[in-house]
Amino acid sequence: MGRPRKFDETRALTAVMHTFWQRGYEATSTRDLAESTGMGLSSLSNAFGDKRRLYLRALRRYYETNTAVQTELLEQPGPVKDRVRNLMVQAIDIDLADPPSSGCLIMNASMEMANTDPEVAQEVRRHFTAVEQAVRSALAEGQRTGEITRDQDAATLTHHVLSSYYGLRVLARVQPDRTALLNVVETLLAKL
Amino acid sequence: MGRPRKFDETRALTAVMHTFWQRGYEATSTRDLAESTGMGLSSLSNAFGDKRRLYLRALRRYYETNTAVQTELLEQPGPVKDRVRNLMVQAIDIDLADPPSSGCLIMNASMEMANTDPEVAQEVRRHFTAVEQAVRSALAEGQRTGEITRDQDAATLTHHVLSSYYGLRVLARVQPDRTALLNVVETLLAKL
DNA sequence: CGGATTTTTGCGCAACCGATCCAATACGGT
DNA sequence: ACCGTATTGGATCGGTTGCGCAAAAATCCG
Repeated sequence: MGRPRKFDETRALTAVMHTFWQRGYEATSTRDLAESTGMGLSSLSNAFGDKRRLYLRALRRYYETNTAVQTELLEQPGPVKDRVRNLMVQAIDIDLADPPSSGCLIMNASMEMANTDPEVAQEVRRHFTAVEQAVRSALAEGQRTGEITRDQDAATLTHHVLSSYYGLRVLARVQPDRTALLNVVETLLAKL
Repeated sequence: MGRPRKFDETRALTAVMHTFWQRGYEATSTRDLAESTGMGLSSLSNAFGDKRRLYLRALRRYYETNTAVQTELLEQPGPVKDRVRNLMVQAIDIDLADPPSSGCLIMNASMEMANTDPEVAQEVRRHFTAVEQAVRSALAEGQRTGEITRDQDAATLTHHVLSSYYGLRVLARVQPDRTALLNVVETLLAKL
């Protein structure tokens, strides 16, 4: 059955994810990936394929971990507005962390690659639709209980929340003003 | 006075801007820039400096043209909500154009470079603060005339609009659904 | 017309890129 | 113990990268 692997597959993928996350796709060399995983070049390509395939695996890994955290926050019990607040505050915490993070890997990927690489675009969409569905079902639940306004239907309200959410993360990259960002969250919630 | 230049400086910078816009910084080679401008490699570096300096000039060029269009839209006469709508609809038109555009160069730059290159970060901030100031003075004017709600102060309202605006452009890259995006705009305006 | 100055042109360099090849290695099965 | 098999480390491939050098070309000035 061959020589046993010296590395843990998910651990390696996590390292790869963080490297791509921090530097982006083009700025990351295969040697960077070898160094961050502690693996050799041939072990990497033997286990996961070429650089692009490795990037797709990293995006999938992000989806399975970080995206999952976001959707789970929206599925918690309790007031819907609290869940949305938790989602956005958690994003602020990540984006303003010290040492400074690189925002959201999927947003970075959508800017750098999604318009040129269809497979990346598909992987990016996987994340966006997952978050969208979680937001929508949370808002719909809030509308049933009367906590959320019924001025607009759930779909429209969802897009409204999503635009504020992703825009918040754009602003966080440029103006790391925590109180201002928290203000955005409360302003949004007050109008739901 | 030396040999006369064969190229138009702003025309060359515009070509450089479009190339960086389309492919991003890392994925653009100096040869790509030479081809898109019709200039030689040494002419480029002689006139503008190295690749990174050229990128900064391209960002500045974007600021002077595309950013200016956005701020001017907000300084037009007439109802403030119409101006904000024009701003956002114009962004939707750009992001959903055919052939598909690459969104907003400054947003791309902020994702790819702003967290590693301080000079790029500064150039990016120049754009964001210009748009922010234009939005703020428009909203403040609307609050004076009573067109815009006074539930929140102008600064808070500005950040709210900005987050929706930039989030809209993120969504536009992933889900090019024009009616959904227009819905976001109207939902936002209805709550101002 | 010739010297000074600036741009253009063409070529080349050292470094790096992604990807692959190959021998050495470490296991399970027989 | 031996063989098949999968992984490992290291070397290396052709190609591309950003950048620079030197000579030619085109203008102005005296």
